[in-house]
Amino acid sequence: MSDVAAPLPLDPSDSQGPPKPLRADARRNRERVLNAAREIFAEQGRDAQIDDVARRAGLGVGTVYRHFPTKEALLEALAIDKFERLLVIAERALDASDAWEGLRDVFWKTAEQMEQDRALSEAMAPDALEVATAERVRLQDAGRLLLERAQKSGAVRADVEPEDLPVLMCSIGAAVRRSAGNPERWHRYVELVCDGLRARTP
Amino acid sequence: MSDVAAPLPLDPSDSQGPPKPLRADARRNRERVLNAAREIFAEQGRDAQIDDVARRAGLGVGTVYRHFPTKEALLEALAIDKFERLLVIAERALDASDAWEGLRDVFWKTAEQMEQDRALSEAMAPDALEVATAERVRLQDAGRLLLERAQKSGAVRADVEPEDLPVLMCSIGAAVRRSAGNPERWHRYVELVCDGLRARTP
Amino acid sequence: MSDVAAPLPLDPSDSQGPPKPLRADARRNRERVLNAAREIFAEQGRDAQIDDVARRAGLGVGTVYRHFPTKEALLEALAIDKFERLLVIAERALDASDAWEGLRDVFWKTAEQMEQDRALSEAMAPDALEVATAERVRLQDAGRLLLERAQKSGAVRADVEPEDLPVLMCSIGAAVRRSAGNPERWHRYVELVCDGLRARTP
Amino acid sequence: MSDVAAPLPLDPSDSQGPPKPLRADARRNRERVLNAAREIFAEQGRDAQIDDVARRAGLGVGTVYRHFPTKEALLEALAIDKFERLLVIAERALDASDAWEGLRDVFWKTAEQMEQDRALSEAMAPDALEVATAERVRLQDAGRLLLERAQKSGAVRADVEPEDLPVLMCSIGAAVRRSAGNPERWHRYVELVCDGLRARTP
DNA sequence: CATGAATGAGACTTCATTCAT
DNA sequence: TATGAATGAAGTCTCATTCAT
Repeated sequence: MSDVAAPLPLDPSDSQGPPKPLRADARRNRERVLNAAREIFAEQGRDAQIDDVARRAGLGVGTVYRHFPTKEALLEALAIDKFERLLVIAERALDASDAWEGLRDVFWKTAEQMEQDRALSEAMAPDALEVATAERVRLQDAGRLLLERAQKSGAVRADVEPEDLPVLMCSIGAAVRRSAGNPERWHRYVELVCDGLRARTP
Repeated sequence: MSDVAAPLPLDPSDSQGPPKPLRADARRNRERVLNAAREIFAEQGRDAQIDDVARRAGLGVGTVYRHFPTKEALLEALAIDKFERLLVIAERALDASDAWEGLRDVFWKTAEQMEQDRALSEAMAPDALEVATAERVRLQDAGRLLLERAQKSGAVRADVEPEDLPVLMCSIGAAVRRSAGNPERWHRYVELVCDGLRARTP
Repeated sequence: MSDVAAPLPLDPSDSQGPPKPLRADARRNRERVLNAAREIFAEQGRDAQIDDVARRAGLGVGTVYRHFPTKEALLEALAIDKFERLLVIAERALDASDAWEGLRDVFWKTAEQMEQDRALSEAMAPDALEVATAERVRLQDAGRLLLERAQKSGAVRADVEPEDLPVLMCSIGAAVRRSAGNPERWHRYVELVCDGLRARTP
Repeated sequence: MSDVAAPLPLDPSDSQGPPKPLRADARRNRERVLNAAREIFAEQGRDAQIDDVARRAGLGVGTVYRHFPTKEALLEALAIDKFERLLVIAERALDASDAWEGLRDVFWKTAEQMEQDRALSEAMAPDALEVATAERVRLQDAGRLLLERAQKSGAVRADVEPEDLPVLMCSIGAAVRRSAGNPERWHRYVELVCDGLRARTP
């Protein structure tokens, strides 16, 4: 009856400050919610209901809200999660010996990743820009490095800018989604983009 | 930046081909609703309310519902309208003397068109596939012709299929939206796609 | 633009003052509306829409409203119409030579009449008491006479009062409706009521 | 006028047999909703609003909808409840030593019951046939038994069929409602029906 | 006078969020 | 702490009635 409304300290995805370690069962519940949310939003789009997420997770709504104070927050957590995966892809590519191979790899693996959570991306797409900022910045940084190297090596045309990369990624995402069911489609598309990026040799 | 894609002024005389000869004022109202809807959905996304559309149109909700029995139906009408504009672009391109120029033109003008109703497209995106079927089929047909000609003329690589065009269009749409505010971004993107499409000369 | 809202003088069912004679086409329209209303309310119950009535009548809603200023009013007109038919039955029965035969006849014919517009009665039932007052009074009067005669002739038990007749009529109506499809049911019921009414001979 | 039909006090413990073990407070709320609905529908007829029911129950609309997903469902629950009370009457009558007394009792007590929720019945009447099927079947069964016994004992005319009972019940209901305010009316009516049912002794 | 498009209060229902158990 | 019942603002849609054409 006293400080009940004090901010619940449970959300480890909070981008400011060090995430507090969760008790084992709390972490398990958080994961369950996230998985259920992924499924449900993928199946029903962004208008899916929190109740359904809770049911799928085998938990009460209250528990979902304990971990994610808002539907928005849950969706954002999913987005962060997704960008973290992309980040892994991009940062690994920095280790590639050949700069162009690294960049090329990012496109392919990102596309593959996007095919995984196609439906989910669709559900989150419109908000994409105002969300998961931290992860997006890091992704941007990795991209800049990859691009600069590839350009220095002469493999990529010089007029492309780092800020073009998110544009490319988004367009790949769109292509993957629109290819629904026909991977050859987006395969061709990614090839085409890669070709387009290669430096023109006059 | 040419005036190629000057916003079509929503010609109120061609929304309906044969269906019903609407009374003059009814037609005017229908157009008002459509315009208001475009604005509102662009501003607030797909979750905008019909009441707002009505208010913006200066009409009662009832009138909106008389013309579009469902929110869905209104959104679909908007989609049809959009695809009709793309259709005009594509069909005009069929008249081009040079096949590749025709196809290239379609990409550019479509992108310009998409920049017009960027926000609106975002609002409609997820449903795009189950909607405006008739228009989409005609668009597909025009696309097929353009592509075949361009391939025969040797300007476009042979492995591209007609079904790749929608994928390309969608990806261009995504690129345009993601470029928000920076046209050079998607300009570069469209160039890149065009380059990628040109036949490789070994 | 001036006295447009002056009371329209069209409604001949207005119980006060002499009904103004209608122009031929106006009368025809009124009749059409009434017939359509009978059908529609019978089919869909009291919640049917005026638009449907208008459509069925082959007229615009405006015309319906010209004749019946209110949905209520239309329903009442139907009720009046129904009670007028019952009235005819009762008044004819006054001519019967045998008092009991007359009364008996009223029960049977009323039941038959009710079977006709079973669905319609159902739609109007709940309001029955506050409507068609004039007709109901006349019906009551005829009933009183019939009953008194029959009682004087010794055919009907003395404790029945004139006010019991509407109760009997309503119960017959309910029986008829509940017999839906099985006339023998309500036949038996009417017989039972008649038997119950005969004077007990100890 | 005896105390035979003292209003059953809406026993909150027997509304649901096996379906779901409701939490104590949930059950209490369900009962509150049902009571409020009874009142409101009785007062305002079937077109009463759910919001009013909720307000009367001192609960939010959402709670009403949690218990009854539809206005229809709420009305049906009320109907079931009503038939359950009639069922109790009929099944108790099966214990009567004298068959005719048992049947007679059913008519009287049913009428008394109907006087209780006169207004409510009026509100539900039209739908009565497609609703509360299970309860109506059991009622029918009890009725059949009562009738057969009474016929075997020679107290009731042989040509009456079990299926006539619902017809009789409905007609009694109509009579009770139409007697509004004058119990002697429907008393006389029930007597008359009972008399009509007695076997004719030639 | 007839027509049917327009109106908008108000109905039903949903669902994110809170809170008692 | 977890649960799920309760809440009620808000959204979609209907339909009796009005009024410009």
